[in-house]
Amino acid sequence: MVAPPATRSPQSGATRGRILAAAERLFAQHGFGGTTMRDLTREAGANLAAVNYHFGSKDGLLEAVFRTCLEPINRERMRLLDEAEAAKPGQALPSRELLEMFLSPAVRALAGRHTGLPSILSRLHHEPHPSVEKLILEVSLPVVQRYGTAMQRSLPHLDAQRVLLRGHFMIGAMLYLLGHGRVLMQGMMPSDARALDAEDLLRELLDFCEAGFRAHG
Amino acid sequence: MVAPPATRSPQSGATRGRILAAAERLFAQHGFGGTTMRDLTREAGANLAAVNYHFGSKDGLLEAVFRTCLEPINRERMRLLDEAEAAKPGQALPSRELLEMFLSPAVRALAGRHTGLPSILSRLHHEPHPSVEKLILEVSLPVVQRYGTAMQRSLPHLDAQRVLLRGHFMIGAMLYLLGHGRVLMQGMMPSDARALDAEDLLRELLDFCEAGFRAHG
DNA sequence: GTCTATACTCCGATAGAC
DNA sequence: GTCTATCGGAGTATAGAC
Repeated sequence: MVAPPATRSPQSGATRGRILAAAERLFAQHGFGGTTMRDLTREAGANLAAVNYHFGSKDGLLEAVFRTCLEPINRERMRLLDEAEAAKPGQALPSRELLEMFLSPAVRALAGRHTGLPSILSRLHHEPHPSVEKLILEVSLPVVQRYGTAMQRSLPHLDAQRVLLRGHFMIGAMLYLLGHGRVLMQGMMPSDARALDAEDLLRELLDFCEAGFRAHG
Repeated sequence: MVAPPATRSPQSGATRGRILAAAERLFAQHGFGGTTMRDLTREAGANLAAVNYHFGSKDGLLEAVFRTCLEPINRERMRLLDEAEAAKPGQALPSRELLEMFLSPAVRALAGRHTGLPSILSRLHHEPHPSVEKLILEVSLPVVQRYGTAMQRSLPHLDAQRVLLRGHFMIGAMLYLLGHGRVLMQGMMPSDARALDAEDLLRELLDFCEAGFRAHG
């Protein structure tokens, strides 16, 4: 499959964009398996075969949706770390700050325009889909490694393996918050509980993970 | 559908059992969507229609597999809490002890005979499948509420909402460890890292979550 | 009550006309 | 780039054999 050029052409890329938007919405709402290409293309105002033309397959569409979800978040994580390290060259950054830089771009996506993306992010991280596994490693490994290095400098008493382990506990907690765990939790909340927005959830998650990372193992 | 009785009958329950075992293995290995009923029944040495007869549908089979996975774990959690509360009636139990009673039955399942079950547990918690959502609430809500009450008595400075929130962070970390996160993590480990068994992982998870719960919010 | 053979509907994928 | 037609394979339903 050749990606259509971004330049002029009859309805240049419009169909592709509409399919992507519809997929983002429907995958988040009904899951990947629960969304049929017939429903999806009807919603996008496109022909059934258009998905295969633009994305190669239904899996290819999933990959494209996942990329548009994860890549901006990881770019922002890299940018924040670049800035912070440039501001204090050679110094170890506080673990709280590192955690906030890593977590905030994802958690704040809960409040953004594409509220379905966090749910997709969460689901795909738990699906042993072979192509998605490769994709996650490709997109996230550099970010995880850079934050891992920074975190180890911040908490030098922890060995590298333990930093990675705790990083994954943090990622698990984050993903569950972004995805279905949030829904399940709401079903368990006392009815008089105060509603929590994305900033509240971020602060709570930071408190939990910062303490977890600081634990003396 | 009426569940076949456990008593005598030609090949009493044998087919049902073989299907359940095959599903447990294949769902964990290829995921739910990646497992076809034709492959599954071939592996189980049963006819294609046997799944529908014994479980009503593929979803019904998933629900049965999920139950055989989660219910023993939750029974064990309840038993441990019953015992601990009976041993020290009226007293608040240490948060570390509560966390260990909640987490150990699930994490130790990693080392058990049915090593596919943890992965299924993890995946289903992130799938917005409507019938699974009901199922999780039905099976887990009593456990979550009892541990939540006990945890609040153990950490009285935390309000109920915060206990529930941190409980879900813990569950997210646990599920990610049980499921695909473990696989992804291994792909990121330095090659000279020491191999971690289930007991190691449990201890690490406990250290992280105990500190997270104790954080002063 | 258990299990099988088989038919049915709908899905994702593709070839080829436009 | 888009559409129609069609294919193989998926899950499902049921009639009937044992």
